Order: sequence, then C-alpha cells, then structure tokens
Amino acid sequence: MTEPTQVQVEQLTRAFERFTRRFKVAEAAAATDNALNALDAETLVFIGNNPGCGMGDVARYLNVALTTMSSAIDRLVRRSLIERRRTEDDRRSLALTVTHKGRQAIDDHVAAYRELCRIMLRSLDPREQDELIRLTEKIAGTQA
Amino acid sequence: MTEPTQVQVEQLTRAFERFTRRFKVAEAAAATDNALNALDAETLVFIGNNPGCGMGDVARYLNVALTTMSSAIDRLVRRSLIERRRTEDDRRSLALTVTHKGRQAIDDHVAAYRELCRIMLRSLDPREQDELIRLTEKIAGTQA
DNA sequence: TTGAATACTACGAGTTTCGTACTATCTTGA
DNA sequence: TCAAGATAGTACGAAACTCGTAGTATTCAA
Repeated sequence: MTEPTQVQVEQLTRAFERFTRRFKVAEAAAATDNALNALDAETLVFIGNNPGCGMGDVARYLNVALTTMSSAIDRLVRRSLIERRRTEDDRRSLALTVTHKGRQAIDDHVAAYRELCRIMLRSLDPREQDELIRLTEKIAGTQA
Repeated sequence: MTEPTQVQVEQLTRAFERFTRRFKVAEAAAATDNALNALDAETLVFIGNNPGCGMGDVARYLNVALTTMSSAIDRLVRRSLIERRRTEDDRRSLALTVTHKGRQAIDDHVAAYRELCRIMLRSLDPREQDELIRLTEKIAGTQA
C-alpha cells in the first residue's frame, strides 16, 4: 500500500485507455451472431459457478433490479441454456442450473476470454509474462 | 512475442476475472445520477480529443451505426455538453466541439477513471507500480 | 452536367432495463 | 395458532437505446 505519484497515475491512465481500446476492438471482432448480451453472459457464468442458486442471488451479485434479472433468466431459459425449477424446501425460490447447451456456451465464452488473455501475454517476454500475472493477482486480491 | 503456456493463460484469465469484477463494482459505486451512458461518455471524450470532428468520424471510431451516433450526438447537444455546427467547406458535415460544461464533464470522467488507476497502483509497492505501467504500455502498444 | 458518393436526419421496430403492483410462500410473535 | 410482515419471484408498462430503411442536402467525378 504505497501511494502512487501523480505522474504514475497519469501514465497508467493513458496506458489503460489504449489497452482497453485495443481489447474492446478485439472483443467486438470475436463476437458471434448468437452471442449473449453482457448481462445474460454474466448471469449464465454465475449460474455455472453457483448451481442451484436463486434469482435474487444473481441479481444481488450483478447489481441489477430483480425484474431485470427475471427477464434475463427468461431469455436464458427460452434459449435452453439454463433450467429453472422450484425448490422443495422453499417453494417461493427457484433453483437455477445450466443445461448441457449452457455449459457449452460458457466454455465458448471462457475460451474467448482466455484468447484475449493469451493475446495480452504474447506481447511480453517470458519473465514479463509471469510478472504481469503476479501483479494482476496482487491487485485483484487486495481488499478495497 | 513469446507464446505463453497454457498454465499462464489460465492464471491470467482467473486473475483478470477477479480484477475486472473488483473494478466494475468500484465503478458502479462511483456512478453519479447525471452520469452518461457508456456510448455518450465515449463520444464526449472522443470529441474532446478531436475537436471539429464529424459524426462519421466518431461512429467509425466507436464502431456503431451512424444513426446510433446521431442519437448520441442529439442527447449530448440537448444536455449542452457539445456543439454541433455545419462546416463552411463541406456543408453536409458537422463540426463537433465540446462546450465548457462538456469539458467539465470530461474532467470528472477522467478524474473517476484516474481514481480507479490510483486504487490499482496503491495495491503495489513502488517498483511494482512502475513495472505495471511499463507492462501495460507494452501490451497496449503492441500491434495485434 | 448529371449520376454516384458522402454526411447526416427522420422514423419506426425490436430489445433491454426497471419501477409498480401483484401472487405465493414462509416466518415470527402474541 | 394465526395474523402481520418479510421474502422470492412474476406481470405489465414506460422509458431508453440501437439500428435498419428511406430520405435530404451537398459534393465529386467523368
């Protein structure tokens, strides 16, 4: 926890702007036709990581209104990517799980994300690659 | 240009997921009431950096339909953040410039972005801070 | 000078988000 | 035990946004 200098902050700001732009373009180019919108994709991934979760869990995690999440769930069910069942113990709740097709969609999504990470790493030499991973982990892991 | 290993790619993928989540939450928390949506904000920033540019320039840069950009420009003009004038030399074209109020909005936007960068850097010690900046610049600068 | 290209606008359809109001179910405490 | 409130989710409609089609005005080019 060392306070960065003004100059460092500005350097990173500029570098990150170019960085973001570069990978936004790459992501747009990779988008396929039957791609999910951002919310649906994040919802699907969350359900994949939290099988049996309820709608409210996803809504809280992704910070959207419950009705918005209801729509997203509807879309994912309609496309057979997830299943929505009432639970036994609390019959108000839903238990959400991904289908086989949903699992495949997640895998595709992860593969695309991974490809972006690969492109990032390819710009660096081996020592730098490990260093970037280490620094990213350190930043991601620090509590606010 | 060194091909990263499978393990490295997966490490970075996981680290980057946590990283992205952490800063998405931070960004959501920073969002104010009169905030612009993503397209409008990017449009405003581009016009700030390219005063006198035309609508097509922005649309091509941000990779959206011309009619979408027309709507975004409308919104920004309505909120007095930019000015839209016909040019002398080509009277089909618009010359877009930010207003004083628009410049302030950009400054606020940049300040928020910079604050995110500051939070990232604060997680690191001084040598790591410089290293992160260097690596980000290197990745951002590499041609696809 | 006329036909194609360019820069942009008008309009309307489709999608998404979200607030309000609602149903169904559970929980709690008198 | 049962009534009041809390909780999980849905139905519906308004507002915002993106974009395709069709149009106007202007410039370019042969």
